[in-house]
Amino acid sequence: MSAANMPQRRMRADARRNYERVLAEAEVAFRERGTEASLEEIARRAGVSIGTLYGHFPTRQALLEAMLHESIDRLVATAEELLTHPSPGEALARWAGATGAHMSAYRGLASSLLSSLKDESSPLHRACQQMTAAGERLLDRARSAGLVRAEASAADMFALVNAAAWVREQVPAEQGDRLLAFMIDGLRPVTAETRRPADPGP
Amino acid sequence: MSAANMPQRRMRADARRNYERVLAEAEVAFRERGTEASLEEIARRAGVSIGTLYGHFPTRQALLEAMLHESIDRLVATAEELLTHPSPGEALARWAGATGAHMSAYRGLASSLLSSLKDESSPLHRACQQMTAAGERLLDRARSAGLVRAEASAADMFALVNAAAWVREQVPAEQGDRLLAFMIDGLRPVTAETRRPADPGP
DNA sequence: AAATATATCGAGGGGGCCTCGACTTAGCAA
DNA sequence: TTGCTAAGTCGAGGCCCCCTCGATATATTT
Repeated sequence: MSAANMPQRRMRADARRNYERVLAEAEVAFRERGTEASLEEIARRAGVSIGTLYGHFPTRQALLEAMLHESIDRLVATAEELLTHPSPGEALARWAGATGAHMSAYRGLASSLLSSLKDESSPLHRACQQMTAAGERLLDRARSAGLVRAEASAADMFALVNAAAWVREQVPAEQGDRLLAFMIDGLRPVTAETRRPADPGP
Repeated sequence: MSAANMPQRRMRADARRNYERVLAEAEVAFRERGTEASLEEIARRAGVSIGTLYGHFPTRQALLEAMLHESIDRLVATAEELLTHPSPGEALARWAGATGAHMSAYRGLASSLLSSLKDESSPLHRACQQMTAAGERLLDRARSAGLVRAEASAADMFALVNAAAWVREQVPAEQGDRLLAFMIDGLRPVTAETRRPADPGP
């Protein structure tokens, strides 16, 4: 991860100031109103014209990406640390919980992220890949410990965490926690005595 | 269910015709563009003014509800039939599959439905309740067979199916199926040998 | 201080949501 | 048939949003 996102060549002082202001207001707006918050309002609150906002962030996703950058780095670092946790299962669940909680702080984010995983042109694509990769190592460790079935991929894990975050957006927190736990449990191998409820019919 | 939705007192012929036209175009538009499709375009395609559309369907949700009515009745009937299926587990999975598949035919529908479950003023509320109730009987039967853990409620089941439908909207069908299966598997009781991966940390 | 690359600005074209008063017409009754 | 009137239809207009682009301003460099 090179510093490929902050300005290549130093920005003019006023530009830098405006960039930061917009970013700060975006964080507030996205948190309060979700990822569909009005960009015109963000510009207004930042005391900047709509044209200036677009000058710095050509698309909504670019703005989102810039806003999430730090926190995603932090999540990836957390995953790294959890690799040394004594219980592979708990490490996995902890990471899923932390990730889901972060995502569901911004209504609509899970949706943007999941769809960016397979869209290489999206500014969010890198972020998704990093998160998937971070999850993969935890997942593999849990699988080695016999806690995860063979056919569950890192992409599956990412999708499940996104789904959990999505569901959390519209359900009481307590239920949201329970549902995430169910989903992670669903990754367990199937044993002889606890047969799967069934295969979906044709 | 009573015929509580079709006109109380007979509609005028032209009104009836327009009502049907709008409904037909809405079905197409929602299927192609998702539940956020433009109402003005639906009116245009139906050859009706925007005012007329609003006359018949005061809100987007009312239009959605009218459009979904039949198919939801069909789903509920399917659940009824599945109650006599020899395998409670397979019955549950089949119903989840059918429901999820239907929902994911309209991008954004899962979102509308899940949020209508707890919003009594929504025109979709009744539909959600019916579906939850239908699922509950199948869930209880599976639980009696030891296939579902005690703490999983019908609302949980409904939320999971919605989450699966949501995920299916943005992921290859094959992966979508797998993820739904994982989620339903996550409802199984936890056995001694297959410990849950873990509890989410604080 | 002048030159110039950088930034900012905001009107304007395109769309969507929804309302409401003016207008039409289906269907009934005389 | 012919009116009459309740029921239905229309669409301009107010408000908001997205995004672009030429005109304008200013930070930095020489």
